[in-house]
Amino acid sequence: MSLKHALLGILTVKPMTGYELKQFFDSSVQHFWNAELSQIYPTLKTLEEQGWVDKSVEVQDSRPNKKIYALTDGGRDEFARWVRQPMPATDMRDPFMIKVFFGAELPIEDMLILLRRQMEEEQKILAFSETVLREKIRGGSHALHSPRQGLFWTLTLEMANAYRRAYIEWCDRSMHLLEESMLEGGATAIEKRLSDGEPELRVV
Amino acid sequence: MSLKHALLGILTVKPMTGYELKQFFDSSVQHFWNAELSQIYPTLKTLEEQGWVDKSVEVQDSRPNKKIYALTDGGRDEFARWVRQPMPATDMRDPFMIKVFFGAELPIEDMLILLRRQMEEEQKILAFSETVLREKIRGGSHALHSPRQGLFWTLTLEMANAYRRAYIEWCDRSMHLLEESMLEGGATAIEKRLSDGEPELRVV
DNA sequence: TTACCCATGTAACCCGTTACATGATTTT
DNA sequence: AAAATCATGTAACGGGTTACATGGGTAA
Repeated sequence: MSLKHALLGILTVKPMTGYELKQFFDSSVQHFWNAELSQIYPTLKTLEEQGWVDKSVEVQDSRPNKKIYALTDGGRDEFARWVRQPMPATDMRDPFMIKVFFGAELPIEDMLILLRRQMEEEQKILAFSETVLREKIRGGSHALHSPRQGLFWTLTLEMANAYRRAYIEWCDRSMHLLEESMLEGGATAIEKRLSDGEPELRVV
Repeated sequence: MSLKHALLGILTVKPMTGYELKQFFDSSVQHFWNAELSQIYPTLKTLEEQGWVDKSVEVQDSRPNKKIYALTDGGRDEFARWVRQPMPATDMRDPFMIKVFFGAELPIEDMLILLRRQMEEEQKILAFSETVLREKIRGGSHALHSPRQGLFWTLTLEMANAYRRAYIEWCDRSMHLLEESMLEGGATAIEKRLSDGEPELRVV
């Protein structure tokens, strides 16, 4: 479970309530991670049981009491241990690729429509992070507690954007290839070009 | 659940047992999807209950009987419907990015080690699909039942590779940036360059 | 003789989302 | 008057992985 460690990580910034942790997620890492309150609250409880966070209660009237969670030394150690530990590469899991894989089951025109739609979805998301999110970082949001952290935040944003860009380019290229295959009346020529090692196919 | 539809898709090729479906996964789509037998068997049962597949039994001695599943007309329709239906863009969910996001919590040297390891993991996977998988497609594996299908298979492979390449490039670039920040003694200059819109940052 | 292939499954558990429940305060 | 914010949670369900259970046949 990475959520545990994501929470520990956020708590290195400062002690927070579950509600505030959710806000932190939404305002800073939502481009590569997300969590619902219904998942955060129980996780905080297990974190407390493991001794990685301490809970203190701030009494409120006319509202549920605030439960503020702070990292313990053990929690800080656990996070440091986890961060350093290498992990296997994330494997891709994209249901859209199932549709593409069985693309031969439908007319090329329909496949082109699918690809265009998917590309537009990706473009919307990319446009969002190119503008709104970048501004947030540049403006130095509350989530930042040091300039160095801003650099790492930017790197994660860059990764998300690199992914979207690769996706969009792939959609574009696939659409062109399919259009060509309609004109040429067969997939053989394209297949040959793809597997013969065009520049795009080299290992970086 | 996309597994249901992935199974329906595979069964368009020919009727198969659960065991054979697993082999199909392993030999053709494992670069973007996977499924365990313990998940496939119950799913086949629900598929049968929904009337999307028909089961026939091939009796065997000294081995559990084979249960061969074949698409019904309803199943074929359902798959065709599902394929055409647009879907929201998959959101990225990468625990490694949590580590990067909190990279300021550890010495830059340690972060560089992490990035290098992660890059090497990605390179291994990329090298694998650049060789083994490509050969499989070129050689026309048993999973292929038409040349056109080979084209779409290739496209999914290209997507997976594009993703890995983007990841590797990002690791490389991030490492360079961090090294620079060590020399310059501060992250400000780099941050400025990142957010001022270098060529790499344009929307494609 | 060790290990992998064939061939079926069940059970427990983990992670995550959606829906449900409560209810005052503030903004539009 | 309606909607969003603050603040806590529980319950049900969906999807996936790991472990467990069985057991003959075949290749290293």
